[in-house]
Amino acid sequence: MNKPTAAGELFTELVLEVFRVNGLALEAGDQLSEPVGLSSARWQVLGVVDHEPAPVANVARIMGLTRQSVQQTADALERDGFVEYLPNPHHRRAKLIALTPRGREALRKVEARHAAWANALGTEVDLKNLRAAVSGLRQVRERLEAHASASAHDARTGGPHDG
Amino acid sequence: MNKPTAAGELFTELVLEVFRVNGLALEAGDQLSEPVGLSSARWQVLGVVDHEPAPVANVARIMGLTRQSVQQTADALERDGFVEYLPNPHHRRAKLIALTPRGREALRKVEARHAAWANALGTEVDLKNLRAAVSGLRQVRERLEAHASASAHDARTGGPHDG
DNA sequence: GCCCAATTGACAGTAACCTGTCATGATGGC
DNA sequence: GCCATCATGACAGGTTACTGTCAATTGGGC
Repeated sequence: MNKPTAAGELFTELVLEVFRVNGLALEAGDQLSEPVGLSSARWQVLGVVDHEPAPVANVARIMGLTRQSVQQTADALERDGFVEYLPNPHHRRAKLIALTPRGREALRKVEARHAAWANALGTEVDLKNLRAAVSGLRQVRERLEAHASASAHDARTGGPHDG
Repeated sequence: MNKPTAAGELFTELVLEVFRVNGLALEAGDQLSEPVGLSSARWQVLGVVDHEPAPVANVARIMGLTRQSVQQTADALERDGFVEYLPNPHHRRAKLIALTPRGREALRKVEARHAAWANALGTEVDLKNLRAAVSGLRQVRERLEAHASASAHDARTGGPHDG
């Protein structure tokens, strides 16, 4: 029959809450980065190559996105002068994404604005609740990841259906 | 100076965890709805008009999206025969999105699959942790919403900056 | 050294969101 | 009733993600 149980409904409620917070956080990220000419996506790429220059595919793996998405963002960042492609001594084709002075300055400004934002929000939420939310979410993520890889395995092997 | 505090870092960590869970939940939603020819976005629209037929702008408000996004999804759903546009007795231009028999059947199947999924996941996470995560997230969302509307107000009035 | 598989960047196309703009339709002040 | 205003659908265009495909490059097996 597959009627929702109490735990199932609570789980669904958590997911809906995650959707809302996700949207609000993205919006906040865009507002934090907009004044320096960035966006959430661009900011994240700059953050990855801040530590050390890296090729597109490398950045994509770190961010959990496809090469193609990161390529598009990186090309846009190059057009706007935030990054430049440096020759890669280890790979002729896979050029390195590197921050320009302008990119580094923009990143520093966004990080300062982000810190101020997170600090302000952090003080407005009870620390105990914050910790509980983080550890609860972590547990949920682990279960979701397990389910996702199980589904992927089923898809490969023709495993369990629920048709 | 704007250096991250402990609470600020914890808050940032929560947001990153939310991003990951959001991605996994969307992926799961697509997998739940894909077998009947739907996607997360389409499923959500069907869910709204299941209760009663409604015009595009109405659905958009309920979902927290723009009219234009919902219009695109609804047009696609109509092309694929999941919904039809009914004349609206109260408004000549704003036709009503209504489920077709095919749409209703697809929605029922997705809902059954969703319930099975949520029930299974719900039993795998400690109930106490689940509740803590939901209430913690709710509190965070409220603070984010307050900040967001404050920023919007600042933008309108030329209020506080932090440059 | 040579070939095959994997990796990489490039390019085309799609999905789902967004903003901006416009004409049509509804609504309330007068 | 008339007109300004607002709501609505439609259309154009942009962002950020995706999949699929291709040639160039790299690197391992032989």
